[in-house]
This record gives sequence, structure tokens and C-alpha cells, in this order.
Amino acid sequence: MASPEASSRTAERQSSLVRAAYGEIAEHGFEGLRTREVASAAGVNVATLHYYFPSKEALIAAVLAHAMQRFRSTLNVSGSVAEQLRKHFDGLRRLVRDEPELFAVMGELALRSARDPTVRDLFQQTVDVWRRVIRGLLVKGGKDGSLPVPRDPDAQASLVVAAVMGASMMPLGRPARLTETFRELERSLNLRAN
Amino acid sequence: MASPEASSRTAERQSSLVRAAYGEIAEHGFEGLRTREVASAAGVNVATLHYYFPSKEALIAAVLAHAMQRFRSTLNVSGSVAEQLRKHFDGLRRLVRDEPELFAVMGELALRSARDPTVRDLFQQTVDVWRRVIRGLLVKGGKDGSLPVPRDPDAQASLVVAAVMGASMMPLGRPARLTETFRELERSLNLRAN
Amino acid sequence: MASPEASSRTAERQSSLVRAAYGEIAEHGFEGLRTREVASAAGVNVATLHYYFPSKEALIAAVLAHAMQRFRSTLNVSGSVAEQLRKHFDGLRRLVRDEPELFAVMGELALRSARDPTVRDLFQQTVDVWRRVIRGLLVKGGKDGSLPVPRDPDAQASLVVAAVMGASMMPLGRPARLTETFRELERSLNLRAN
Amino acid sequence: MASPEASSRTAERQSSLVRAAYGEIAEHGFEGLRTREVASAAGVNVATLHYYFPSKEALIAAVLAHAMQRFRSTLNVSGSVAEQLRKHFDGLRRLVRDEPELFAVMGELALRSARDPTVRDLFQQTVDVWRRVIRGLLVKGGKDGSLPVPRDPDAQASLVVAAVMGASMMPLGRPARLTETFRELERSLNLRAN
DNA sequence: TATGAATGAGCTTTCATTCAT
DNA sequence: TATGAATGAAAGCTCATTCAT
Repeated sequence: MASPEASSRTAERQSSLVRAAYGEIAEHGFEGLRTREVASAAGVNVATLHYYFPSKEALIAAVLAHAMQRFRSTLNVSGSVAEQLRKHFDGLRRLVRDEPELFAVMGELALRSARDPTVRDLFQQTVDVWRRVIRGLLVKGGKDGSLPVPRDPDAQASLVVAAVMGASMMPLGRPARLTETFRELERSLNLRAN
Repeated sequence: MASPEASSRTAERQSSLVRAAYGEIAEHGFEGLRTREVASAAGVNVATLHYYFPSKEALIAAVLAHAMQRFRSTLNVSGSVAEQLRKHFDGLRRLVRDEPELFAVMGELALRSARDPTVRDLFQQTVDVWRRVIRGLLVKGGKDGSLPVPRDPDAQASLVVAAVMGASMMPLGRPARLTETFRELERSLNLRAN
Repeated sequence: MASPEASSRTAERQSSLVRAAYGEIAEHGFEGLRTREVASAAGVNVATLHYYFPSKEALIAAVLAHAMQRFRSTLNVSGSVAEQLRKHFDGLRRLVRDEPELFAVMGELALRSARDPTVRDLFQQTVDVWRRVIRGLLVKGGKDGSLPVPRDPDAQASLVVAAVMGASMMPLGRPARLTETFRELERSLNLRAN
Repeated sequence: MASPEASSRTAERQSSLVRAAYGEIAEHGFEGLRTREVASAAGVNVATLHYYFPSKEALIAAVLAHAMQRFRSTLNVSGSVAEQLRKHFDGLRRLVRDEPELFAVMGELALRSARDPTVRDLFQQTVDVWRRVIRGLLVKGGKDGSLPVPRDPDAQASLVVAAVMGASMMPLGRPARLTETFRELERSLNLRAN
């Protein structure tokens, strides 16, 4: 009975609920998140949702973990330093294009992190990892000569993080804004010729 | 008597309710905004709130207008071009320090603008004005020689806007992050020597 | 200060409020009766309404008295017996045409009389007087030969009362229904040739 | 299991709520109809009421349908024409005795029909059917000789409808009034010897 | 494992009434 | 005498959660 299939059934259901919640949050924000809608989007009854997640908070925690893991996947790149940075931005651009919900959800999580310790812990940790990765690349690029020696790598990394978050998680107007923001960011890091 | 004080009494109450709502949104987000809490924070009964604002939405609209006007006040600066930009950043820094709720509220409004046309209109308009002001300064600074000639003033302005929004409206970790982000932004615009 | 003018001022205000309430009840029923609307229809503030009537119930009581008095005015007619009955019906017809609100309000009061002892007392009393008047005329007409001798004057009077109330206080479809109901009622009482 | 019982469970609950609302309206009028009271009279929570009826209006619509259907059941009688009319009146008398709430509710609906299009449509339609049935019987009775040939069958039917509504849906004083009104009505239609 | 049914707690909004002026 | 402002009490409705099956 407690076969691996059984537990993977559970995992599948949970995952389907998390994805449904993910979509609902992207569309309606936490403000408009309704367990009934999530369940119905996942094709099950509300009671079933509570069978897999004891509470709405628990579901949100799972969405949080899902989003964070999804985002961290952008951080794993290989190649020379400059290449890694370029790939990182390319990965972000692609993610914004292919999975805009992720950034909507991350925006919601960012604001929620100010109020909810559970969210804060995981969210801040992810942002910290992200910043550290960027900082590391900038320093390394300075050492191996592929990038200018950074005067203040911490500040530079913070600027990158802030700019990407501002541009991708908040609606800034026309989509072109996002494109040009990324471009300018790359220019300011000497990742682009023009 | 229908003295000017009479009408300002109403304005005062409305303003006090808006400020209370402002604080509540900053603290709990739209998600946790409760008319009863707003009223109680303003020291009145819920029914009194509805005496001044026909609905919760109307109250939110007033908060929106208040926040936008508050933010736009940072845009009015004088002096040489470089000075104006520096003053603009100084003003933002001061505002973040003295009135952090404004940025919390603006973050909430930013996310809400994706769903609520009323919010979108006013919010996007404010962001647009902001970007255009920055763009104008960059171009002007390039012409009068106080700043480098911008290769792509639109993109540069977008980056500034995105970075400031990301840094000020989202919790990025320690407060130091915000300081260094601003510093680096100024450096990247050649507003700082070091 | 306590001059007759003062008290007639009061009486005027009260009367204007009662007439406003009268109209509101006719239009929206007791279900939709709002003191604010009454006051506003009378051109005064709600608080003023409460200055003249201690409570909504008191206002309703005044409306009740007004309506009953208004209706009783139909009962005072002179002439021969058959003429008196004919005039009574003519008076009702005219009243229905010129002041339909009265019947709307009386319908509301009729239903309310089932629940509200204050209304019941006055309303039933009025209906009783009315029935007795009709009964008296039928008996008298039988005696002086102007009408057939009634077999059961009580029942006949009850039928008249019920029919008039049903026809005038309840919406029965096209207005023609009311006309033909009155006509048939007169026929059944031998007040009409055809 | 999706057995027929399952759906009748829902129907039963709905019916029990409708009956509770029915009673509440009879007792307190639409004016005093409270969903909480209805729910509590049906032995359930208010939220349960809203589980079965999306809104108070929907509940009222169901009460309307119930009352109309209940009333129309009086119209289905068989036998000779005079007999049918007599049976119709007997049925009404019985209904008034056994289910007085129906007439209280119908009175409320009659008044509401002046304001609420939904009520008006169904209510007027029922009254029209009723009048047409009576008219038809009067005409048929005239033809087959069991009743006098009606001079004005429309007016006669209207009088019957008005009288029955006035007598049964409005409180006219002592219950005896209703009895004698019915008796007199039958006499006027030659359905009674004396 | 899954669900229809049920509910407690709470939300926004309304309204008759009061009170200071 | 009249009002703008304020409020307590409730109303209709919603929602996360529970429970019997």
C-alpha cells in the first residue's frame, strides 16, 4: 500500500495543486487567492485540497518552495565568467518570456516576505544566494581580466538584483521597458559592445 | 456656519482615514486591509469611515491618489542638471528613510496595477512621468557637458526606474542593500567621483 | 414663543414629513422605507425628522392616521340611499384615480396590521366603520324600497369591502380590471340598470 | 453514490429552506425577512442557506414559485360547471383554513409585484390564469344552463378575483368575515339556493 | 482517497438613532 | 429649530476549514 506509486500519486496531486495555486496567484495576487478556485483549477474538490495541504498557509509555503526552486534554476550556468553572466541574463529573459507567472508570483512573495516570516526566510535566502553568485562572477571576472575590476562588487551585485526585480516583478509599462532595462544592465557591466 | 474650517474638517477626517489606510496597507498589504482596522486606527467607528468614503474601493482610490502625489513631490527639484539628479536621489533616500510606508504602499499598488484598471491608469502615468523626467535630465546633462552623452537615454532611464523600484519597494534584505544600490546607481550615472 | 404660529409651523413640518413618508411607502413599500429618503423628500435632514418624530414607528403611526383619515373622507356623502352608495363608489373611483398612493399605502398597512397592534387597531376600526356604513345603507335602501331587501346585509357589506380592497389595494393586472370590478359590484347591488 | 436519493437530499434541504422562508414571510412580511432567521428555522447555519441559494433574492424566487404552484393546485377541479365552481370555492376555503400562511405570503407577493419585475411576471400570470378559468366556467355554465347567462363575464370574473384576494390576503377583522364573504360571493353567482 | 455538505468567524455595508453645535 | 457628524447593531454574503460518508 505504501508503495512508491502511492507516494508519487500524492506528489503528483500536490504538484498539480501547487501549479494551480501558482497560476491563481499570478492572476489574482494573494489578495484574490481562493482555495476553492485553486481546487477547481486543479480539477478537484476543495476538501481534497485540504487533504493534501492542511491549510492555505501550507499550500502557499509549497508554492513558495516551488517558485524559489524554479528561480534558482537560472543560476546554474557554466562557461567563462562573462559568458556565465550573459547566460544568466539570457536565462532570465527567457524565463520572463516563457513563464511570466513566475515573476508575478515572485513579486507577490517579495511583498509578502515583509509580513510573513516563513516567506521571508526562504525568499531572502534565495535573493542572497542570487546576489552572491553575481558578486562572485563580477569579482572573478575582474581577476581573470574578462571584466573590469569592480570597485564595489557588493553594490554592483545589489544594483543588478534590484534592477532585475524591479523590471521583472513589477509592471513598468510597455514590455519594451523590460527589454531595454536588461540591455542597459548588460552595458553597464561591460557585457555588451555597443 | 459654512466656514472654510467646516470643509477642512471633512478634509481632515478624510485625510486621517487615508493615512490610517495607508499605514494598514503598508503593514498588512491589500490582502490584510480591513475597513474596521482602518477606522479603528483613525479612532472612529466603521460606519464613520463609510460616511466619508462610500466604499472600500473609494478609500483605496484616495490612498492611491495620496501615494502618487506624495511620490511625485520628489520630482520637483531645481539647480544644474547633475544637481537635479543628485537631489532627486537624495529626496528618494530621505523619503525611504522617513516614510518607508510610502514604498510599501507603492509596491502593493504596483502589483495591484496589474489587475485593477483604476490603479493602473494613475500608477503607470506616475511611473511614466518619472521616467521621462529622468530621461530628460540625462539628455540635457549630455548636451551641457555635465554628464556623459547618453548612448540610449530611454534604456538608461528605464534602468534607473527599475532599480529604484526594485530597491525601495521590495524587501531585499538588510537596509544596507538599499544604500549601496543607490550609491552604485549614482556611480553608473557619473554622479559620484569614487 | 409658544404662539399658535410656532405650533402650526411644527404641524406643517410634521405634515410635510408625513406626506413624504406616504409617498415613499407608496413607491417602495414598508420594506423599502428609509428615514433618510423621507427626510430628503421633505427637504430636510434626517436629524430633523427625528426632531419631529421620535422614531420611525412614530412616523409610521402618523402616516397611518393620515391615510385612515384620508380614506374615511369617502364615507361622508349625502342624498337618497341609492345615491349615497353610488356616490360612495364614485368617490372611491375618483380617489383611486387621483391619489393612487393612498391605496398602495393602505395595502401596505393592511398587511402590516397583521403584525403591528398599533396599526391593527386603527386600521380594523376604519374597515369596520366602512363596513357598517355600507351595511346601514343596504338595510335602509331595502326599507325605503330604493334597493332590494338584503337577505344577508352583513355578508353583502363584507363582500363589498373585500372586493374594493382586493381591487384597489392590490395590483391585479391592467387598470381596466379595476374599472370592471367596480362596475360589476354596482350591478350586483342593483345600482346600475345594465 | 450519485443515487436519486442524493439529488433528493438537495431538493429536500431546498424545500425545507423554502418552507422556512415561507413561514417567516407569513409571520414577519418581506420587511422582516432575515436570512439568519430562515436558516435557523430550518435548523441550519446561514452559510448553509447560501450553499443552497446563492442569494436572498434567489430564495425569494423559490418561495414565489412554491406559493404560485401551491395556489394553482386549487384550480384543477372536475365535474359539472356549477360543481367545479363550488369545488373551487371549497378548495379555497379549505386552503385558507389549513394553510393560512399561503395567503399571507400571497398578499406580500401581491404588493411586491408592484415593484419587483420577477415577482410581477409570475404573480400576474397566475392571477390571469385564475381569472380566465373562472371566466370560462361562467360562460360555459351560461351555455349549458346550469348558471345564468353572464352579461359581462370578464367583469364578473374580475369581481370574484378581487373579492377572494381582498378577503383572503388581507386581514378584514374577525374570521367570520371571510366565511360570509365567500358565502355571499357564491350567492351572487347563483351557486347557492338561499 | 475523495467529496458534498455544513459551519464559525468574519467581511463590507446599511440604517435608525444620537449628539454637539 | 436644524444639521453634520458619528455610532451600535445588524444584515447579506464569503471563505477556510471540517466531517460523515
